[in-house]
Amino acid sequence: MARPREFENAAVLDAAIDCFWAEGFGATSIRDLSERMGISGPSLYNAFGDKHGLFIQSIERYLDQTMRERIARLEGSMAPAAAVRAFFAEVVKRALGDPERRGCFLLNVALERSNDPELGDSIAGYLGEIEAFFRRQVTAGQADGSIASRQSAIDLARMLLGVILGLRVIARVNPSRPLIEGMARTALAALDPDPAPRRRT
Amino acid sequence: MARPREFENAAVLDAAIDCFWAEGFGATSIRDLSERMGISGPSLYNAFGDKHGLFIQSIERYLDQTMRERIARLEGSMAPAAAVRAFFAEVVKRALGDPERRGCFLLNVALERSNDPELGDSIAGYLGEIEAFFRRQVTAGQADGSIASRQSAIDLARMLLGVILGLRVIARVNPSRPLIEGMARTALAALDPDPAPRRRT
DNA sequence: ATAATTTTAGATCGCGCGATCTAAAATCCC
DNA sequence: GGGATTTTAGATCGCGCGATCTAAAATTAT
Repeated sequence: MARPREFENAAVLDAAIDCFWAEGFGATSIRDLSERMGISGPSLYNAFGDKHGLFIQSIERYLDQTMRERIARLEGSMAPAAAVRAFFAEVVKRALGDPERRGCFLLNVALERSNDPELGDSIAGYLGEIEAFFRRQVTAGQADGSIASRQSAIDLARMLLGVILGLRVIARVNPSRPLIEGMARTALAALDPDPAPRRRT
Repeated sequence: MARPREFENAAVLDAAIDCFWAEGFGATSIRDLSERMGISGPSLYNAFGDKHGLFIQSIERYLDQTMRERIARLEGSMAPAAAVRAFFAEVVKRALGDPERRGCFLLNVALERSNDPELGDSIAGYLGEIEAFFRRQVTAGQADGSIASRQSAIDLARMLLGVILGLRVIARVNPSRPLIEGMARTALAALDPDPAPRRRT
C-alpha cells in the first residue's frame, strides 16, 4: 500500500510519558515531545491527533504498566493482608527511589488536570481502581480473620487510599525514609487483628 | 515625597492568590493577574518584583490566613484530641465545600513547584508545620491518656499528615462526602485509647 | 518500472507569553 | 505654588507556543 511507520507506538509513548511525567502537561512542549520521541511534529500529530490525545494515551499506557500490573500481580499471588502490605511496600520503594522527584504520574495528572473535561471523570475512576483493590483485600482478610474488623472494609480501603496518595505527595517534597515508612506502617497497623487483651498500666 | 500607591498590598495579594489557586503558577498569565488585581502590569512588577516573587508572597499570605491561623486557633483553645479532630473536621469541610474544585492551594503548589529551587525546601517546611502540630497534640494526648499509645506520637502524626494530604487529593477529583468522611474517621480511630478488652468471637 | 498512497522533515503561521520602555498623572516638601 | 519623585497605563519587545502547509522520500500493488 504505502510507506510504513518508522517508529514503534509503544516506544514513542514511553518517551512521551517521560516528558509529561517530568514536566506536566502544560509545561511540556510539542518540541520537547518531538525531540524525546525521535519523531517530527507532523508525525506526532498524524499518529496521535494532538497534544491532548497523546497525553491521554500516555496516561493509559502508564496505568497499564504500573498500577494495573501491580494490582493484578499481587492479587493473583498473595493472601489479602500480604497483598495490601506488598502494595504499600512497592509504593514506598518507588516514592523513596525517585532522585528526580517526579512523583507519581497519576497523582500529578490528578492535580494538574482535575478540571480537564476529558479527564476529570477518568481520574476519579483510576483512583477508584486502587480503592477497589484495597476493598477486595480487606473484605477477604476480614472474612478469614487476618484483618481487623473494627472498621468496615470500605472505610479501611478509603483510609489506605488516602495514605497512599498522601505518602506520594510528601515523598515528592521530603523523601525521608523514616517519615514515609512511619506513615505507611502506622496506616497498616489499622489492619492488625485485635491483639490479645491487655491490662492498662 | 512622591505619588502614593493606589492599591492595598493585602487586597491585591488576595486577588493574586485567587488566580494562582484556580489556575496554578504556570497557567496564570501576567495579564490574568493584572486584570484580577486591578493594577497594570508595570505596577505589578514595580510592587512585587516579578511573577515568581508575587507567587511566593501569595503563598505566604495564604498560609498565614489559613493553615497557621487554624493551628494557632485550635491549639490555643482545645484539648489535644479535640484539636486534632477539629483540624480534620475543618479540612473535610473545606474539601467538600469547593464547587470550583480548586483543592488546597498549598498542596497544588507542592505538586506543581516541588522542583522550584526557590520553593522546594520551603514547601517541605510548610508541610512540616502541620506534622509538628499533630505531633504536639498527640504527645500531649498520650500524656493525659486521651490518645492511644499503641504507636509513637511521631508516627501517628505522620500518618495523620498523610491522610490530610490524601484526603484533599481525592476530594479534588471525587468530592464524595461518604468517601472523605470515611477516610478521615478511620484515620482518627487510630487515636482512640485502647478499648475495654473484648473477647474474640 | 510505474502509479498510488502514506509518512516524513523543514519552514512557517498567528498567538499569547513575561517583561520593559516611554511618558503622562499624581503627590509631598519647601 | 513649583520642583522633585514615584506610580501609573498604553504600547511594544523578542520568544516560544500549538498546530499546519508543502513537498520530498519511501513503500506496495500492478
